[in-house]
Amino acid sequence: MPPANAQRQSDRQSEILLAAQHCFARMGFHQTSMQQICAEAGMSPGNLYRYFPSKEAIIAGIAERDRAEVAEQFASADLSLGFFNVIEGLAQHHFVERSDEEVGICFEITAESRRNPEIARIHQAFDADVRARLLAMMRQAAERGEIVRDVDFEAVTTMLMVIADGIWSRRAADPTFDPKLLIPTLMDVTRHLLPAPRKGESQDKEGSR
Amino acid sequence: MPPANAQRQSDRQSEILLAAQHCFARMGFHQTSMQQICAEAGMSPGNLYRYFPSKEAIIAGIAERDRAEVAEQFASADLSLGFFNVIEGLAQHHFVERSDEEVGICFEITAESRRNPEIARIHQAFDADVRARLLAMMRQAAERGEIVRDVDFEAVTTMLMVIADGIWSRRAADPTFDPKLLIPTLMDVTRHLLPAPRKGESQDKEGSR
DNA sequence: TAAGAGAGAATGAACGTTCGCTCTCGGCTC
DNA sequence: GAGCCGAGAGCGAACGTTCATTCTCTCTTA
Repeated sequence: MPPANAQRQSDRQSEILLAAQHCFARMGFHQTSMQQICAEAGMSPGNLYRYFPSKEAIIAGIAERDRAEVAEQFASADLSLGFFNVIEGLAQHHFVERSDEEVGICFEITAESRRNPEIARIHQAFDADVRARLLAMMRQAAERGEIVRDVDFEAVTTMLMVIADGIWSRRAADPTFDPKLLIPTLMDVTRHLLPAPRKGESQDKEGSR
Repeated sequence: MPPANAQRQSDRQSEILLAAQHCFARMGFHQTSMQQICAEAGMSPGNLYRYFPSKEAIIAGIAERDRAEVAEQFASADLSLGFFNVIEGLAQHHFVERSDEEVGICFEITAESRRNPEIARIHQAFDADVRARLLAMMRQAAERGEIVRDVDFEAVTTMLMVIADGIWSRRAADPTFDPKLLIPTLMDVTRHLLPAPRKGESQDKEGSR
């Protein structure tokens, strides 16, 4: 197995995934035909099937690739900038800067995960990963004294993830929605849910009602 | 045109919508075949097409019916119970008590609205309606002195609707999610975004950062 | 020249929709 | 009341299309 060939194989696969993403984001998985993906990728069906065994495998490939991407970005977050700055940076990046196409494809993956067990597996693994990283970030911030300790971090994490889902969903379905305008409110809510400890106190305040 | 026939026609249509809803919530619009809807409705294709001219018309019928239902429930909310009680009641009803199937079908409608202009029209009209009602409720509550006046009600409404989207989306795609546990956090956030005026003051406080 | 890369017509299943038929009944004629 | 009629309700096979996938053939290149 020559490495040059493996590289070429992988490049072609990436090209196909990109072409498929364009189509899927526009029309959804089940309204995109293989012919359309072939046209977008500039490739015949016969050849495309040399790189992916089925349409489902392409969908799974996209889901897996996105999952890896987001996990990587999350992992590279630098907590020394301060917890709230990191959160705001992540929000800015994932809610505002991501293209409509990226948002669309994520939405489609979520929809598909409702009925395709393979996609559901990938989607839920991704979700659990994000949740764990968020929770860990909060606990570290509490250790550093940035936020109070006695908050129900699980509940706050759930709320933040729900808001993230909501922003995603609304970006996908509401053309009038501008996520930029929501960031201040989001940060206000986050700071309310995760209050800073009062100075010079050993913490004992209630965090959520 | 005898009214008995019109009634019968309308009943059959409702039956078909119900059967279709079961199928769609399970498999999504484009993975449900007309044959499956026929089987669920206990009816032949030929007969079903006497009540709906196309598959798309069934989808639109479901969207329209749900929109009417929710609008009605919203309209019957009794503000004299107090703003936060009404909000909590609506949250309880729409986020906790609604069945998985209802949640699933709403999610599918949202997904379909991304590519089907007719569904998009219905979905966006529904959305604008809910938003307007929520906004009106807040303004009334401010008039009554339940919450401060000088808050960016538009921004708060957007945030509440985003959270609603998120809860919906998560219920649809995350089997481990329990919306009941999130209601306290939701109400905490709502009360934070819409603070009560301080007693005996004519209000002049900043509402969102 | 052999093997991988690519093309595109062919295949067979599945789909949304249509069509021609039967059955059921309420009203009409005798 | 018996027999007939027409229209609406319902059936299910059939149609034409589209789709994912496969097959066979041709290029390219090392």
